[in-house]
Amino acid sequence: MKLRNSSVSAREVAARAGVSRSAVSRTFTPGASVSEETRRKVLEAAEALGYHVNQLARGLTRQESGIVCLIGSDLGTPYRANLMKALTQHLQNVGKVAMVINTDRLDGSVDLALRQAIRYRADGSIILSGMPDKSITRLCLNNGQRLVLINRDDEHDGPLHINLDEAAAMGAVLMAFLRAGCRRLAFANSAAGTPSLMAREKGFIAAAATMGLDVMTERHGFTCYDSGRVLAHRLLTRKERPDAVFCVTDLIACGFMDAARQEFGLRIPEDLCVAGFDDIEQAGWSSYGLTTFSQPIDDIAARAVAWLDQGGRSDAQPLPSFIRLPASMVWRQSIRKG
Amino acid sequence: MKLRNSSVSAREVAARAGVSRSAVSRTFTPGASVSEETRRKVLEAAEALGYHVNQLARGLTRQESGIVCLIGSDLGTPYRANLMKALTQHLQNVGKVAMVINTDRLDGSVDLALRQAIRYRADGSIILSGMPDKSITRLCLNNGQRLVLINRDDEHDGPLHINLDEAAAMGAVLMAFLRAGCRRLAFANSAAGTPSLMAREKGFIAAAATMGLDVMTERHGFTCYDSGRVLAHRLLTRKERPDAVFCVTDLIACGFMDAARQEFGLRIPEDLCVAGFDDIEQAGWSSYGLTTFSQPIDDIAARAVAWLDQGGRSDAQPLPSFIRLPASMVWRQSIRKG
DNA sequence: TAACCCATTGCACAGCGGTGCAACTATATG
DNA sequence: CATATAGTTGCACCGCTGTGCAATGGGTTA
Repeated sequence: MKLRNSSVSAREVAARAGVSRSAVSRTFTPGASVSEETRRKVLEAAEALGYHVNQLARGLTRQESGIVCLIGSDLGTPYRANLMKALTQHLQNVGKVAMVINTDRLDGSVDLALRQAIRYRADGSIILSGMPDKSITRLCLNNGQRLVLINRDDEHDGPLHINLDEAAAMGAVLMAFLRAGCRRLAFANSAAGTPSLMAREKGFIAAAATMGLDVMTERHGFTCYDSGRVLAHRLLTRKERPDAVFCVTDLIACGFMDAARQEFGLRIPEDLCVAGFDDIEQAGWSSYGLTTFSQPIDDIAARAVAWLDQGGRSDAQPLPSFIRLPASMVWRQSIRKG
Repeated sequence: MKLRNSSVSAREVAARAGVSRSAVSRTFTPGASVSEETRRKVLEAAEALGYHVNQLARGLTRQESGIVCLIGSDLGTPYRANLMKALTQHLQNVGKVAMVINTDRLDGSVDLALRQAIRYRADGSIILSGMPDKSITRLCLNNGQRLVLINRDDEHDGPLHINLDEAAAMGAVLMAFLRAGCRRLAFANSAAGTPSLMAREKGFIAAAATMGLDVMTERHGFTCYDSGRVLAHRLLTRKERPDAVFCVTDLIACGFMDAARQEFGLRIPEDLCVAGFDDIEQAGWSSYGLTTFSQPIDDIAARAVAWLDQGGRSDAQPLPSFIRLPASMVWRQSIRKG
């Protein structure tokens, strides 16, 4: 067994197998013409030498690197982490691989990340947070790179947009609150102001308006547990204390519930109905039993990957560029049944 | 502005700038010799055309792709997700980029993942779960790829091993239990049997033995919340009910606490002391207030990345290959103060 | 036996950027 | 003014693999 410090190339395999380098290349290219005999010799030599096709070189000649960039921040958050997990899984299923670009501390937000994606000639990028400039979007498309935007409502064409039907969800939760007899509605939002969070806020307020109801709205901090606690203080110390709160995110809902119970002595759902969004694992923990909306994470991932993968094949009819998926309500114990 | 469907190459930039392709290459190679005048012309042309160095090609000639593979399962789990987040961050700080390989459904465990890493000529791989065969480890080293194993206690040489001082932690928590007046000790483990989980079990039992105490031990299921509930049932229905439980993981501790309080009516810490490990975010939520051990995630990530990065420079003295970091105890309310 | 078809194979070039070497320019020194 | 020196620049080759094209060989059919 020949051991070198640098890696083995096709030439060495060819030499050992007594064939041309082309034969080696064809052996590892599905659909290429190689005789059974040659293939056997090549595979044998490759095995002996520990040969692995160099994807960097392969990506250079084919116009496909097999790399897809996942761009986002707050990757440690339950929802984001699960989305990432699903995406990596689905990408691997179609033979691609995920490259993660963390934008937490990147001032240039996603633009810097997308440049990185271009440098690695990624086949596509999936953007989980932040919004790229239009100019960068153009740049990506011109570089033959496909873009998927998840939960970033916006207008421009070219990328695939996957969004949830937030309006429908807000309508459903409002109905649930009303059936529970609640009339003093509140909405607890973070100050992040991302499109999907704002869509929920607007959707909830609009739904309430059709029933002639006002909504007490607060926005504070990041989209996290601690903000939920602060929001509880803000909303529950109001003169007219709400009897139903929609928390824009499960994480916020958990903080809200903890503060409501422990610092205001409220019982949930008897004194206060609460709902959240995302259906993170903790929502199902028995300390919370949070009624919430489940994001179809697996479906989102499957569609994103299918769309990116379809870019390779020319025989496919174009898939739609705007997808709106339903978020299904998960009933637990934080809203009284009417 | 010239827009092509495929990406811009250095040749085109050179043509537009009226210089040789070498000049373009040197402009983007730190430390290469280019006059200020030429550099300016090149940068101008590059900007106009939207040129980005092709990392695939660059990785081919230099022996460094800039890619580091993160290999692991259960990436949606709080601890893993945070570790991944820290690793991606630190990698980016030294100019590298993370490629994630999810081994959740890979039967060939990490071996398949490492082959993928080799195909992309990753500069190194960081393994978060599972154990690679020795043969694969050799293969990686022969391909000039460096390996980091996190919390996978084992013997063989070559890779960097980063482990926690589980024994010390178990000694500390035992002391805390004893000071709280507990004598009926229990250990709630998952059935995963990974090295670090088993090290905690052994460490706890050993520490108890030196004090002449037995430990009721149970193992069940995956390392998750639901297992914690099951373990609570197993341990709290025993004839001699424990008055202190160490849960091998915070996730298990959360499930255990919920079941203990809600199904057995126990007060924590009055009736039962509980401790966990990892210091996930939820441990700090006020429903739990779990006393636990904080994994130095940022330190782990920093060391792993420094070690991989150092592989590039020849001027550095070799860093150690075995690192054992302390897990520091985070006091909250789940253990009575003695 | 001659003509023809098909599978297989190797050559040579392409994809993109890094870099040693030699040539060239401009400046400094004697 | 001649020479030494340092800084730039371009050529040409390298890293590794994919693939069009032509050549080869074998088998089949008339």
